[in-house]
Amino acid sequence: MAAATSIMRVQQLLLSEFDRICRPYGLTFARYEALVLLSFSRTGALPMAKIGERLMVHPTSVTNTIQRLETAGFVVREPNPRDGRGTLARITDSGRDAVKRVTAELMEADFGLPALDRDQRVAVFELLREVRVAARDFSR
Amino acid sequence: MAAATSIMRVQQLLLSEFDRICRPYGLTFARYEALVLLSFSRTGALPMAKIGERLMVHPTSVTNTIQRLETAGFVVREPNPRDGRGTLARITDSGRDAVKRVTAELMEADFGLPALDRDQRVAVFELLREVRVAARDFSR
DNA sequence: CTAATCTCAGGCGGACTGAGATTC
DNA sequence: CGAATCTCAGTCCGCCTGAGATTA
Repeated sequence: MAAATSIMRVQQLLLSEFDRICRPYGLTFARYEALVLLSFSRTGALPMAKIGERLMVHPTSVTNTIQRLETAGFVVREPNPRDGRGTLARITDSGRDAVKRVTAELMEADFGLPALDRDQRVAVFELLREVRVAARDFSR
Repeated sequence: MAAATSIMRVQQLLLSEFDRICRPYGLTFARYEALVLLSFSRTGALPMAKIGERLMVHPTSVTNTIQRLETAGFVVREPNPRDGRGTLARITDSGRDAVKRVTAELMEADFGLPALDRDQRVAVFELLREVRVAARDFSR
C-alpha cells in the first residue's frame, strides 16, 4: 500500500503546485493540459471526442473544459467540416501565448519534481509506464 | 514533464479502482483512509485536527468526511475530554468491520499495482519519498 | 435502422474561503 | 488578550449519469 499511497500524495502535491502556477493566467491544470494538446496538434484544432480520448476524460468534462477555455478566449469552437455531428476546438493566439507562459513557469519549477534528478525521473516514468500499459492507458 | 504526467495518470487509475472497490461498502477511498487512520490509532479515536494533519486535508474536509462516516455508522463523535474546544472521532465496530473487508479486497487487487513486483514497488516508494521529504510531507 | 457525437441538466465528492462560536 | 478548534454556508472544480438533438 505504501507505493500506492505515495503516488496519491505526490499527485496531490504536484496538482496543487501546478494549479497555483496556472491560476494567474486564468487556467487550471486540467485546462492547461487541454490547451497543450491543441497546441501540439498539426492544425491547432481537434474534435471534442479526440480530446477526451487523449486526456482520458469524460465527454461532458471536455464540453465543460472547452467551454471555459472559450470564455477565457483561449479556444474557439467551430463545426467539424468532416463530420456534421462534431465540433472542433481550435486554440487561439491568446491560447498559445498562455501555454507558452505557463509552460515556462512549469519548466522553471522543474515540473514539480526538483527533488529528483534526470535519472530518477526517468526511473519513475519507466516504472509507472508498466502500470499504465497494464491499464491500457498506453498503446504499448 | 513525462514523470509528473505519469504520476497524475496513475493516481487517476488507482483512485478510480480504489473507489470502485470501496463503493459496495458505502465508502469512498478518502473515507476509507480516515477509517484506517482511526483503526490504527491507540484508542480508536482521534481529534479532528489530528486527522486533518495526518491525511493532509483541510479542516472543513475532515468535518465533511467524518460527518458522512457518522451517518454511515462507521464512526461516532464525542467531545474531547482533554480539550473543550475539540471533538474526537471514534471508529465503531461496524467501521472496523468495513475497514477489514475493504482492506482484504484492496490486498487481493494488489493495491492497484499488480503490474509491479515487490522490488519495483519499493523503488517507486523510495523515489517518491524524496519528493515528499522535499515538500515536508515526510518528517524524514 | 443503429451508432456516434455533442450538449444540457443535475448530482456527487472533495478542496477551499470566510465567518463565527467556543475554549485554551 | 491572541490563538486554536471546529462547524456552517457557500463556491469551485472535475467527474459522472441520463436524456435528447443531430448526423454518419
